[in-house]
Amino acid sequence: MEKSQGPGPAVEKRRIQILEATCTVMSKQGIASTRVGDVAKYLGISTGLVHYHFDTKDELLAAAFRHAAEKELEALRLLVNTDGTPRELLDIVVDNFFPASGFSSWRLWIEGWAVALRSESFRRTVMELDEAWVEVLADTLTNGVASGDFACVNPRDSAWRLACLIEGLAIQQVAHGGAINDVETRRLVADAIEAEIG
Amino acid sequence: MEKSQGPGPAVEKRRIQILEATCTVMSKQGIASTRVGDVAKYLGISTGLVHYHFDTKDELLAAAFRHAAEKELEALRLLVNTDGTPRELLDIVVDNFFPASGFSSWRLWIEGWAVALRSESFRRTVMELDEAWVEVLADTLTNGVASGDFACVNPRDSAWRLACLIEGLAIQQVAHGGAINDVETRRLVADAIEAEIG
DNA sequence: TGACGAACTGACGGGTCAGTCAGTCAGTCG
DNA sequence: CGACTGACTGACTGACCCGTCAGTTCGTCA
Repeated sequence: MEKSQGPGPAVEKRRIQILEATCTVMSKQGIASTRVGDVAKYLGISTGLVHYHFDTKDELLAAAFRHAAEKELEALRLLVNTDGTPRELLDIVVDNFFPASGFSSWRLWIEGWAVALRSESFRRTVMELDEAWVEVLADTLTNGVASGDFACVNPRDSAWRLACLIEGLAIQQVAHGGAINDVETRRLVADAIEAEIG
Repeated sequence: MEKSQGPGPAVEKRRIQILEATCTVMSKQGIASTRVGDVAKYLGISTGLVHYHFDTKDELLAAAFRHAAEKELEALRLLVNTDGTPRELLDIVVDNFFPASGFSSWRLWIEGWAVALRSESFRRTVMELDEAWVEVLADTLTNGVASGDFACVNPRDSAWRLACLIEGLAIQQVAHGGAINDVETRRLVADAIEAEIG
């Protein structure tokens, strides 16, 4: 099935297949409760095959998490890379952040932060991707300031504040299961945006 | 050592001793990696004794988490329950929230949110305590508005926004290990406070 | 004093799970 | 065709760890 010189496209395909299966299982069961056997069973393959492609379970989980996060980030960048007023683009970015638009992905992130406390590879991934997100938001604000639509004193500060606010609200909504409801969340964020862009 | 009629103060003492030991171990190793044996070894007692006081490991972890959180909340309430201008009290509350003043307790909270996604007892604890925290902040703001020191349109909204902002920043600082530094965090929060209290 | 029960021990059963390994199978190349 | 190799299997192992339980200690009460 394969030339003797190095891994080919078939291997890469299988790797990605395993990564996406791992993401699915992680979302359903949680990162900590994801077993190698669960991923194998989900795909109808042996646990040996999973270990054939990924040396350790930690490596598999970290790679799967990064895979999922990068796909999401790429989707966000595509969304933003369209024409529209700064205000429209800002709304797109913020909407994309929202719990409602990715409930299960917030669950993954919340667990990811916790795992990052103990795992170096998770820490790096979470940090890079989180910063990339804020970057997108900061660029949107900066463009709006340049065009005169927004009046942020410091777009980068505003981006961090908005991103952190949304993260905190997501925790309230997802982990607490409704300490604050969706309508309330949107109002809180909307008011904060108005305050930031003046 | 004990009257035959029901549990006495000695039992309660031991329970609390085990709870605090569990908190220590959880802070050091993480909630997920805390073993009953670790807690027992930390106290120099048998694992059987731990199970004598707590039926299951989950019950132990949930009780220990609640114990730690309630102690922190109580300390905060004591701090706030002093004389001072609304502004001074607000600074006390916000300072108490800060990563720097409780680095390890933020680690516990971050893990707590993740566990809360799967555990009903953690969910309840985390929700109650988180709300109690915001309550303290909201009361502080409300008092400031009543006395004319603050000009919040809606103190409760402001409290939620500030609390969530700080939570998000804490994640950046604690889980990422310095994507944003302490000085930056304080500036971001200080600006947000000014915006909220006018 | 002797009975009793609460507090406590330490060994053990039983289940789980990551990672290993010998071996199978199907393409490919010489 | 026959040797070779990469992909894959599935049984197995060794470690880990929760919860149990029979038994011990000791203070208290009748």
